[in-house]
Amino acid sequence: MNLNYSKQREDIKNFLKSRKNHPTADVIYKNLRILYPNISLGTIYRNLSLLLKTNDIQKISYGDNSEHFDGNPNEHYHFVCKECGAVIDLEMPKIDIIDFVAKSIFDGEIYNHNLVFSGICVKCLKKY
Amino acid sequence: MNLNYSKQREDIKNFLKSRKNHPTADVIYKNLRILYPNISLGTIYRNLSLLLKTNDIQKISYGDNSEHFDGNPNEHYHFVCKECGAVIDLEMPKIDIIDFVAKSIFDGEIYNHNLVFSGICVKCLKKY
DNA sequence: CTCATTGCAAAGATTTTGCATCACC
DNA sequence: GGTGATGCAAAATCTTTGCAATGAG
Repeated sequence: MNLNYSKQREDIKNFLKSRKNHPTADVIYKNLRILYPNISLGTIYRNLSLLLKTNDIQKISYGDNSEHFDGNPNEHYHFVCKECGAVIDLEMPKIDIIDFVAKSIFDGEIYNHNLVFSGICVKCLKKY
Repeated sequence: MNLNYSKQREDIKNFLKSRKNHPTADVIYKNLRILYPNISLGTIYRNLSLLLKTNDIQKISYGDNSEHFDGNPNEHYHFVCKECGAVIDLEMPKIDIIDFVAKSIFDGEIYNHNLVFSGICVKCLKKY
């Protein structure tokens, strides 16, 4: 893969890293248009795809028919609020025993795991 | 929610329960057309949405831009093969310690978790 | 009879792609 | 100069929805 420098790609990456949540391509697009009034969705999608290949970002599915992107390339767990849909990065260490248990019952090779918790976030709890 | 009996809905549910993998709406549609040559995608989507609400099925995202449906409504873990994309149900018990750890570092309420492993499945391992 | 469900078609939403032009090295 | 990246627009996918007709209770 031969990559040239691209200011747009750099700013897409920086935008994602500056956010604590995980925007969709369209949200990234709307925000990048402030910097680049003529940037196109094609450019957003093409660069997101490249940044995924270079492991600069991650893709996450919430089950809402669009993909979300996470500027933090390191493994970490997520929490999804059933009430407001918010997705929050969890600051907890990886639980190694999980892969260990899976390896003991599965014949294939296990590299890692993706863990998403669901429940009610603090903000929504306070509404009651 | 007032539901009338519908043969189509019953057969969509049975089709999902008969499969070990997790078809997309389109795959379900193509298969149901054998039984109902005039069934429409709208009917598939509307019924999948109802079956989700009644907890007869689950929705799973693989990150491939379309939703997959699982005829097994019980909590269970999944494995996704990085090589061939296959998704396999894992027959392992729920690891309770996972929610326990998360609860200790998170202020909101945690109901449950969704766990997806990735790696290489047995079939792909044998190719080498 | 009443209201849920269906098929059909159109519309919405999300993502990919072809192409001429521009930017990087 | 060569090829990678961009903007634009069109196309391809996936999902939802309005509506008249049909089916279940």
